[in-house]
Amino acid sequence: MTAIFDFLTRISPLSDDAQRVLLGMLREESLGKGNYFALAGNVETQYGLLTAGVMRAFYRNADGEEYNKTLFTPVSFVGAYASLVSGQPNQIYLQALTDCTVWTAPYASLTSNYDRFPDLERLARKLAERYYVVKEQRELEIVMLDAGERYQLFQQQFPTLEQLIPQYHIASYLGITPTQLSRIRRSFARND
Amino acid sequence: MTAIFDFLTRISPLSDDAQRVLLGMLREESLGKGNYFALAGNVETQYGLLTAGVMRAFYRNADGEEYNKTLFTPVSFVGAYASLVSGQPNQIYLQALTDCTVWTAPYASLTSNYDRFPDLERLARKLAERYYVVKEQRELEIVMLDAGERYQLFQQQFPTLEQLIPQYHIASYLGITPTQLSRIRRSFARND
DNA sequence: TACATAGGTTAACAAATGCGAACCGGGTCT
DNA sequence: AGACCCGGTTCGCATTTGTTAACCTATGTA
Repeated sequence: MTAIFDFLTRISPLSDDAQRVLLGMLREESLGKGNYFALAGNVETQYGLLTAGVMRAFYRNADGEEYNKTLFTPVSFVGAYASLVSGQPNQIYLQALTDCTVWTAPYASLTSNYDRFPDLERLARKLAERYYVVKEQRELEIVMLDAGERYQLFQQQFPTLEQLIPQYHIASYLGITPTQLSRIRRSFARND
Repeated sequence: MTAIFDFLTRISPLSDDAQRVLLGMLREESLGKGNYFALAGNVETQYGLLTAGVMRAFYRNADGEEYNKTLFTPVSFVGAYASLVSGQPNQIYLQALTDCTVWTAPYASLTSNYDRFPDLERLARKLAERYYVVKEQRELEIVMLDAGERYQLFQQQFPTLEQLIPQYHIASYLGITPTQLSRIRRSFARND
């Protein structure tokens, strides 16, 4: 719980009043391994803060092919962010890869307090800006790095995850097949 | 000029006061074809609104390989956005592909008015959220679509650009070589 | 114990794309 | 006209990655 406000106020300071209001919105939820926090097709209304476990955000196309857009470890915002801010139907599935704890709140409760608490809207602004910066960085990595380099970057960014989740989820995060990831791992095992 | 405020207030309404302040910051600039609006390495301070011409945002790695991250047509925000909001050194070049008109302002002048004008900060929030949504969409397109599909999408999104800028800029935007784009164009010319 | 299942690796082949070089047509400059 | 140059196309070949299928191991279950 304090971890959440540590996480938030490190992004942007919040008045005690704003913190109280925010606290009033949040509800603790357990999300069992394999269960979904958001589904494609819906207009999502809930956002959350992951405090324990691992989740993935993934896209699935008409042929059923999946792409793991993001992997989440605590403390992270989780939610169908694009759908929440745009009001458009959600395209992204959010799924627990291990048993998870998520503090959730209705997104509308957040936005409806922007007028009363400018510091809350400031937090939302800074958060959106950070989201953008992270996405831009990810775009550059996808386009400019080859799969082996992306794999090494993944290992740096998520040192614990490689043992925690199946290889095929990592492969999907890297934008390659499990076959190709296996080849990459073998080539590194030989040379390093 | 009115086009700018049309563009802005369509994103989020602005009070007359806020519009006046914003207007006071903006300065019209001509940017000749080939010239740069932002360079990698600097911490950028200026943002801009493109009102005429075509620009590109591109990344260049250590080997000199380039990737056209974004193509801009009027009216668009242009600026080293990630650098501006994060304060980190800029990674992205911004270059005029045709003669351009850009209305520029110091980013700090904008942020320093957020306290006085919450509607300005709201605009900034909504803008950041939109930026994120667009970037997420682009990420999905890059990962889930093959180069031919991305080319068709480009044609839909920028119906005029194919005649206006060289093919190799389009290829770079699509993440492929001019050679491959040429093959794709030929294959479409045969079958459609 | 025997069986089934899931995840990971490997092999053989196919498809997509990059790379280097050649070629070509339309401008432009002298 | 002649000599460039730039951008686009094309060719042949190499590389990367996907696809399909087989196989192996660990784990769970009847």
